[in-house]
Amino acid sequence: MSSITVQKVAKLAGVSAATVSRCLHSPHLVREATLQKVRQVMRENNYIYNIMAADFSRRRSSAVGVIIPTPAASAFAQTLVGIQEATFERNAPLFVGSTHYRPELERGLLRQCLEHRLGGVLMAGFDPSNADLVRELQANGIACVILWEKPDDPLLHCVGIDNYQSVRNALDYLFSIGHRRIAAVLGPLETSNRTRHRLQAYRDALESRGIPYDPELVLFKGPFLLPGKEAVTRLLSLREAPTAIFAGSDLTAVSIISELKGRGVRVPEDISICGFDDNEVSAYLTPPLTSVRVPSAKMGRLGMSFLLELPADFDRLPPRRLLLDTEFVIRRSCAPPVDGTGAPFQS
Amino acid sequence: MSSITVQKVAKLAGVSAATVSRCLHSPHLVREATLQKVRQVMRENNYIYNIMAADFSRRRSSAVGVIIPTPAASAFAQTLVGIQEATFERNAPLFVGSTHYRPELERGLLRQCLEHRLGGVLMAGFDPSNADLVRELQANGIACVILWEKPDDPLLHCVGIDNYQSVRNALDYLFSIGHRRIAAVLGPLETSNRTRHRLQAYRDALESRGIPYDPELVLFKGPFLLPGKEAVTRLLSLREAPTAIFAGSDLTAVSIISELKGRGVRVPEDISICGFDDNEVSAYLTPPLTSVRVPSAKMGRLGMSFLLELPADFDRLPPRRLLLDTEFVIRRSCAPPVDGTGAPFQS
DNA sequence: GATATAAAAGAAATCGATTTCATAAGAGTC
DNA sequence: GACTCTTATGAAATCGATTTCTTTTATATC
Repeated sequence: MSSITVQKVAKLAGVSAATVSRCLHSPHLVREATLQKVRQVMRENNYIYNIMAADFSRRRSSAVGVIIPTPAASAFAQTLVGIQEATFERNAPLFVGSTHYRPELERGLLRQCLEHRLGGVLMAGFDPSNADLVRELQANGIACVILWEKPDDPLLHCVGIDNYQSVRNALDYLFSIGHRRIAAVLGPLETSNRTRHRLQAYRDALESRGIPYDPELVLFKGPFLLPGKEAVTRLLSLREAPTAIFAGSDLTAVSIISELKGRGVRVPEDISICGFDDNEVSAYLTPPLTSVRVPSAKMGRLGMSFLLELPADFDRLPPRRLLLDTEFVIRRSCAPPVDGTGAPFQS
Repeated sequence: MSSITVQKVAKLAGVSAATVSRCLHSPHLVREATLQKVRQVMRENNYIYNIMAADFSRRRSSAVGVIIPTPAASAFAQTLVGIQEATFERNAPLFVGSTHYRPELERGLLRQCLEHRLGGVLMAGFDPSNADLVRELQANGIACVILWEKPDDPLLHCVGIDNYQSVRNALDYLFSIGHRRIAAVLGPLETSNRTRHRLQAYRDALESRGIPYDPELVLFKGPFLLPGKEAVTRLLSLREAPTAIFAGSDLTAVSIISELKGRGVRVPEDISICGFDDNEVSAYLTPPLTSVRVPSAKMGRLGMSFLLELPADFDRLPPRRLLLDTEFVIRRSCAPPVDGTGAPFQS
């Protein structure tokens, strides 16, 4: 019930509440004897520090928030790990929320961060429609660092990757081994700048080779992790099926491969697949997956470091914007396409 | 700076703070006209609810905590997803902490939950040495629900699995196809009841077949996800190598398989591997992994439901203890062992 | 030992929403 | 219109740590 408070400790130790507070946070300001006495009283009465009261008093939460699409995607889980590494010594409490790619959920989470007066927020991307709220957070002294992409708003801090270039690289590779008809199974389009950038890269890559953009070849999945069935059904029912599929994540790639195998389509002999994220098990799949390696954990770690180092007047400084390198990892899920007659295609 | 408060809204709307508070939480107690007026004032002045102040005032945080070993393990990530599903409507803020199987980190997190006066805590197991703190949480009105195992303390709520029986089933299968010399690569022993139960199952299984326990065949990994290299090195350097390896997680299994392949050992022809958790990609590995399917997300969902439904006087009720079924999924990573001469072993 | 300076400790206001208890205003009944 | 019974609202205390400003005590210097 009525737990021991700073006031009561003060009374029991024969000092003032201010002194007790100093024992807690600036022990060097307190005489050794006093310190010992206060600590003894705390121990004897099993004093439990009340973070709620402290945060309230400081008018700012000691916790920071993290908003990711979902922890089920290994790439974001890794980001979370990196974030926790960075909070390790400082051990700031961490609020974690998932949007599941639904803008209204994201909005709710941002709202919560605001109402909680959090110390800062890390976001693995955000829906453009919520840009206003992100700005409001900043305006209220809650720093935001965007991960996984480079936000359009040049005033936002970020530790991202170059989604555009990463996809260009992947497609250049597919072109180089002879593919011309390449499908893309991407994330949700409207709710993610990442996906927008990736789509643009896909379109530009085609254009650079003089290949017309065929909207039938581009699928945007909803907030589901394993959209293979639907994607494969649609792609295989086209008049002319693709010879390669670029997937927006390794998990998507896995589910596509599984579905293709189920229908007797061989990978990579009949259709090539390229993933994204380079999941830790992707090298062990059948076939080992060609993918874009993303430094997920590092992004989280650096993003959190940024956040923790940010001074109180962060909005007066130029934002820190960092893009980390991705690496295209070639394994065995992509092969040159075969033309209609079954002969290997020569580019 | 000085943001709009309930008091100020009250003054602007010509009502009392109590009424404003009622507009927020029990609008049905307020006359329609008053409600509209208050809401209008809030809108016009961009009032932002202060959760810190509210929680402080109520002497209890509206947030709940989750403590898992690491989000990098897909099984726990899935549990997290289930937990978030359960908090969906109620959208209670979620603190997430990871122990990385280190008791002192776990202790720090538990301490934080206590100091935050959280509404409740979900734990994916806990180190026996921290049982005192868990009890203290309960004593302070913070309900704990243990996931992933059945805690020894009969007063703790739980939604777990039967680790013992699950491992017995797996070993019975390995015995049934002819293995006699079976290694186990388990999680950290001292810091996890789960591992203790699994080890006991392993020992009992051997004993039931009259096979002596060989400590050289049992490895406990530290807080690392991919201990394949070390495990394989040690197991292959034994005078008599095992014909099968039971791994405590699919990720461990993957890393073992990878290491074995690197040394030219075939799976399952030379050594069989059995995993645990049934990761969503395990079916797509080479070879597809035989594993113990765990309802990870369901555990999280149910655990959180328990927590949210728990009445304030939860410590007066008998604890709810639920064990969910696991399922042994046979794929292709286990095969009958081959004897020294290369002829298939017949049981 | 007097004075200047630094170190240690205290008093009291403060943060913003909640909540209890009391009061006022309507609604209904005879 | 007097009465009771709801329904709506207000006044004021409260939660517990922090922090500013002030005062007291210790230390150093001449």
